[in-house]
Amino acid sequence: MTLQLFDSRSQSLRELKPIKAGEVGIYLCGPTVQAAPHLGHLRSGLVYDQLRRWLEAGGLKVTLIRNVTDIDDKVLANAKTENRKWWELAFFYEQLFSAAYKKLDIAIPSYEPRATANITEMIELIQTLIEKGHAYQVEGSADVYFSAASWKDYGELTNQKSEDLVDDTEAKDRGKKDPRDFALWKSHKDSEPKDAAWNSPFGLGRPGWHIECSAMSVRYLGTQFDIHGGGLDLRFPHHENELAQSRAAGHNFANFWLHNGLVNVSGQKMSKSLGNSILASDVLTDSNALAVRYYLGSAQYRSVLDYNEGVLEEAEVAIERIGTFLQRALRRLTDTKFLDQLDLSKPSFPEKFTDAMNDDLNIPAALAVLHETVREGNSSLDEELLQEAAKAYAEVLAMVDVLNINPEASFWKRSGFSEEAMSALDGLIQLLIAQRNQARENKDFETSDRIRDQLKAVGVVLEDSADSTHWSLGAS
RNA sequence: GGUGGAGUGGCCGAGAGGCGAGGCAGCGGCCUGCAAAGCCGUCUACACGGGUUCGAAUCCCGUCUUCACCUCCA
Repeated sequence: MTLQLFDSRSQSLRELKPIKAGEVGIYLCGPTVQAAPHLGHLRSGLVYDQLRRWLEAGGLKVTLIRNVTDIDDKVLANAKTENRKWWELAFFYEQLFSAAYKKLDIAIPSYEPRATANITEMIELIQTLIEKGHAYQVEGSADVYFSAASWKDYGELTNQKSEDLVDDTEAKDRGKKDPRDFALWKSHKDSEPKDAAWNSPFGLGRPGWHIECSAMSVRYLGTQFDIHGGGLDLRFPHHENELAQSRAAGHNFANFWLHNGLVNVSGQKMSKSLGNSILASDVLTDSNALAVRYYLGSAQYRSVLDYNEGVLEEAEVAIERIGTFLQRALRRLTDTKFLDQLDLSKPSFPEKFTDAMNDDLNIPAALAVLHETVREGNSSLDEELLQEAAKAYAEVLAMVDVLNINPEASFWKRSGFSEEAMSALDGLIQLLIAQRNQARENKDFETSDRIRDQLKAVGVVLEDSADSTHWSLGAS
């Protein structure tokens, strides 16, 4: 089975057939860097990271472009409120986004174009639209609007009919011919900073919101590319407008439109007015970043994900279970032929896992396969069926690696200690383990339990197996 | 009002006409000196009312509730 993705435009599952064999171009609507990132932004970034990793696992070369909207109404408004330069504010928040993405080990995009670095391309696109009769400049102003009426397919992405749209009451005042028309170029206002305006054939001003994505996607991916992604809230009007203006300019544009579901908090949408936004800085610490990644990926990408108390703790337990198996399997299999026989250079995915991933990236179903494999692997280890255990080990490794939730991967370990320090610590603990096992042999369980309790008090957990004891750092 | 969704066990969350996803929590058991981990078992649900069908959580009709977008939003 090949990858099927739900295309929002046709509202159906379609097989992804790359335009150019072996390559996939993805344009993702990135954040407007006007405030700190929240869980919803992280989910959006993560969803396309998961898609990218799965495509790459399938041997495809992925070009992922995620833009940064660094000039818009909100950026200017917030800069005014915070009494900062707008470009300083935008850059500051851009760094926060990058840091949050990095904590979740979301791979950096192939390129991250900023809107302000693509003004020339936007102006050219607007000129094309004016020439083709799909845009008009308001008399006595630098304002340029896209003429929705001039594009008969307007509304095709979201199935909107013009008469059903809530009327924009200010449309007339702003010189719009039709309430559906939207700004391509906004004339400079005296109340706005001078350095937030660019010269153009239409006059001094700045770009409208939608035009940037149309211009940048073409610049980096061409006039036709495979996938356009973004949050569900962007479907209308942003993506509808993007599609209309790009098609009107003569571009084929995206083959697939993907929209990820939003993150709610206790059943409600996050919003500033409700004050219920879960910021990345609220939940994302060094020690639980993996749990956040697991949690955000635990619902199918199109579903609403509801954030509640305790969900991250659950995720941590689930990950620990996987990590415990990987450690246990590696301990048992090391120095056996079964481990040597494995070819870990090539991922070996169970068929059901591949099917789930190919079914519109059904990661919850894929995680079910992962957990089943862990259970089977543990059973095999219990019964000393090492051939089977080795197979499960390889499969689990492949699955957690492609999802990038391998708790044993160096990125997520973050012990913060050097190898020398860990080696010294291991030496010390081995001495205590030896003392304790001596006591156990002597049936002096008072002493053996005291040693275990003392170690636990300082955060070292001991676990006995049939013929050995091993230690790990854990919550005391 | 228009558009697109959703209602699944204590919680999270897949599935989408018959073969009980999975995780977390709980309970019982195995293992263990005891723990821990692990395994086995158990609890086992599809908003409501009709209908179609041999059979419906899944299809159809109706009802209720709920979310998102239509204004900036991932």
